[in-house]
Amino acid sequence: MIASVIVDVPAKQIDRTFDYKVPEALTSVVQRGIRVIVPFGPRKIQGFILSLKEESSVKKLKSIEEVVDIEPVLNEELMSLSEWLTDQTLCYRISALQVMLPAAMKAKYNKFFHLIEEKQHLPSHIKELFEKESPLTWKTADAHHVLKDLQELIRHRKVEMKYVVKQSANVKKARFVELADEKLMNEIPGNAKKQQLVSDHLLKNARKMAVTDLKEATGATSAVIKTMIDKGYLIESFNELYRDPFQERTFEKTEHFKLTDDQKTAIAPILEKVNSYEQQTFLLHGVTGSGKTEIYLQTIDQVLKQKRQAIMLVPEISLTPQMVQRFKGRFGDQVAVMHSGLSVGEKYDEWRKIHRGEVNVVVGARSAIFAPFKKLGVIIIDEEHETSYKQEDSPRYHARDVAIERSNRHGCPVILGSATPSLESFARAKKGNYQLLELEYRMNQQDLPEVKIIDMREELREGNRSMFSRDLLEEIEKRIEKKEQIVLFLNRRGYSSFIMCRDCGTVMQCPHCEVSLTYHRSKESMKCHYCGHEEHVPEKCPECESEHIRYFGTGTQKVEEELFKLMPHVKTIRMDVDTTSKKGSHEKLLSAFDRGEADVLLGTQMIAKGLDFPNITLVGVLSADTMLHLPDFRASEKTFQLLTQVSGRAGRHDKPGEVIIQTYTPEHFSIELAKTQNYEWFYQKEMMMRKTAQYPPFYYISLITLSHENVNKAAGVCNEIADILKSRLSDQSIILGPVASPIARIQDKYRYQCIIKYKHEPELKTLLKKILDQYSDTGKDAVTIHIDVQPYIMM
DNA sequence: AGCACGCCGACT
DNA sequence: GTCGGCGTGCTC
Repeated sequence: MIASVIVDVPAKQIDRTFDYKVPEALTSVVQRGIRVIVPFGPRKIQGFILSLKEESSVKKLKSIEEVVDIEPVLNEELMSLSEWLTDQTLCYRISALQVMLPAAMKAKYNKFFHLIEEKQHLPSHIKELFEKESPLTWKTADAHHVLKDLQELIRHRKVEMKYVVKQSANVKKARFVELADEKLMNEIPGNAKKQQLVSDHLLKNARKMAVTDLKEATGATSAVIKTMIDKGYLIESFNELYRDPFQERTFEKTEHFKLTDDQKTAIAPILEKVNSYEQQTFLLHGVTGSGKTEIYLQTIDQVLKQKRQAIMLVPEISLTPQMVQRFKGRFGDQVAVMHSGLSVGEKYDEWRKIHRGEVNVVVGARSAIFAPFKKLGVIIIDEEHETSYKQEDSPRYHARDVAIERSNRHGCPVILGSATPSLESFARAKKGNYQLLELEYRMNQQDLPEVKIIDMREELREGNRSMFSRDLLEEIEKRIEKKEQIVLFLNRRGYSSFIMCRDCGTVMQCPHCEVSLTYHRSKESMKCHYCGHEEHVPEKCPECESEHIRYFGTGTQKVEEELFKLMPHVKTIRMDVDTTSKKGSHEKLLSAFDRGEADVLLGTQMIAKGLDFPNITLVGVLSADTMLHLPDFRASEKTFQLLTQVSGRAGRHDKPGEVIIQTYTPEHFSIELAKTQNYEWFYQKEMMMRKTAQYPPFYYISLITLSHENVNKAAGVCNEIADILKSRLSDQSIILGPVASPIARIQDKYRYQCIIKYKHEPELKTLLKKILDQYSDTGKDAVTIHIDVQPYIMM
């Protein structure tokens, strides 16, 4: 028997199957979708079996070393989905397979040095190392700078190097005890108080318990438990333990809400498709507070009744405890949660629950779209316009596309939900590709908050140079008096704090990238967000040696400071990357705010969604237009979405809410229309702009990026590619470039790009594949090429 | 991606 | 005459 294997090497020349003999002993275990360890050149690496056959055209075959799995980690559907993904995103097959598994399952490779003969003459320093550690790890050898010497010894056959594939995923095990027999309990001596206690506890609660929990509950020591095991009262066992990230919390069981007429009308066609096992993509358009979540929950409920499963995607940042609470509350332990806040091990555990069929619902961020369910009944993507659904590195997939592809395979509906749908989706819904479902009313009949737009230029003219308008300050003061709460939103992206010299105008730049360095208060350092370069804050301008250097930009820290200066009595909680990097701190800050420990919640993107506190009656957006000027054709769309989203935070309950938006361009339509939250108008207007500018949804876009240390080389190759494209594509397609990338240099590599805009180009994918093939050399002086079919970020 | 093989300049 | 630089090509 011969197995065709895709090995764990993401490189152009390796992106195909390699054949291996299957040893007799493994013939009954091997099958498509299991992972194996195979010899590859001088080393051993992991691979996926793609198919089995009897013959191979290759003469000298090596044998599979061992199997990693007993059962396929990827089922048939996911195996074939990986093929589709490879094809769609032009990635390596191994990357497509790998992305479907939790990070913990990715193989790690270790190198070890072994002594060939124990007693032999070795240089004394090497001998010492081997005496301490044998086999010697690569890491230790490297740390002691003896790799060179070892290389020499390998040549003389005194030492050999072995490769070991390490599976990082480890199952957490724990010691459990179980009551042997109830009758035996009477034999426990009357003076053995602790033993009595233990047996009582087990009888009353679960008969089987983890020893650690049991000890804590009863106060028994290990000695007590050991005696009981020895006497046969208890049976000891070692069981797998799931790391449950939510075990500390209890979830109150919640029931269905009664749907409003509006919701009933919307859910009916969805349930119809669920019941008939048919694919259909729905776009559920409803303003914040219109009750989309309840529709999701009731659809999932229906799916569960049919013994099928559901995937619910939410953007990373809105995967808040509140969100999880709603799902766990309704569906209890049938829910697995997958998001980046979990440790690698926790994610692995959640994945295994899905793989084993122990749960039927997964709530998670982008990658949860690959949850290994066997019978999907619905896929839901909440906040479908969110850009985080697009993965920015290979495989560059969009979760929405994967969702639709999977739903076709399973025969189930997809629900895309949003208050501000992406233009692409809304256009498709208008065309009838998706079915549009509208929720027009807020559930509690609450009016949308009143939105006031403040022209900051006017403030400046009136002599107010601070970042707070007089109106905003006044309103803040009012809320404080009424003991109500305030959210201040700062859009930091593209407007981060940088340092500029007031004398010569020099801005601190990253020495390796064409971006300015960001000032980090907490470490008093300057950091590059692209390559991680970090340096101390200079005391003098590096150019003119002037001491008049100044911090520019409006970081959250700076806002906090200024607010404190203006209103020292206001208590503020700041949420940004600095304050929420520790696990669980996000949650802590939010609950502190909920308890009323602060008046103002100040933050970036991450506070824009999902938080739902009854006492918030004022939302302030400090600078609405910071993202409007980014080199991105979606800038207006993103601004409108963000403002609408943020405004939705105010007055969700019985108290009326107010929103203040500060801007330097109040006349811009995406800011004007955010005032009335009129999506339809915004859509019309923006569609006109897109049509004139020839952007999606009127045109598709593909982006090719070339990078190289030498500017001319990068530009030259980009030019060559542009020429190929121009000669091979139809006249209706537009090729922009080559032009320098918006970020012209990253990690000392110059970047050039070429944008293809097209409406219908059936051969494009084949052509791009060819270009990728032709230009993805790995040689020393080779350019690096990236192709993103349907990019979200054009940089 | 690794890694071995293999062909030309500065050393014993 | 050898050691070692890193260009080239292979991995079932």
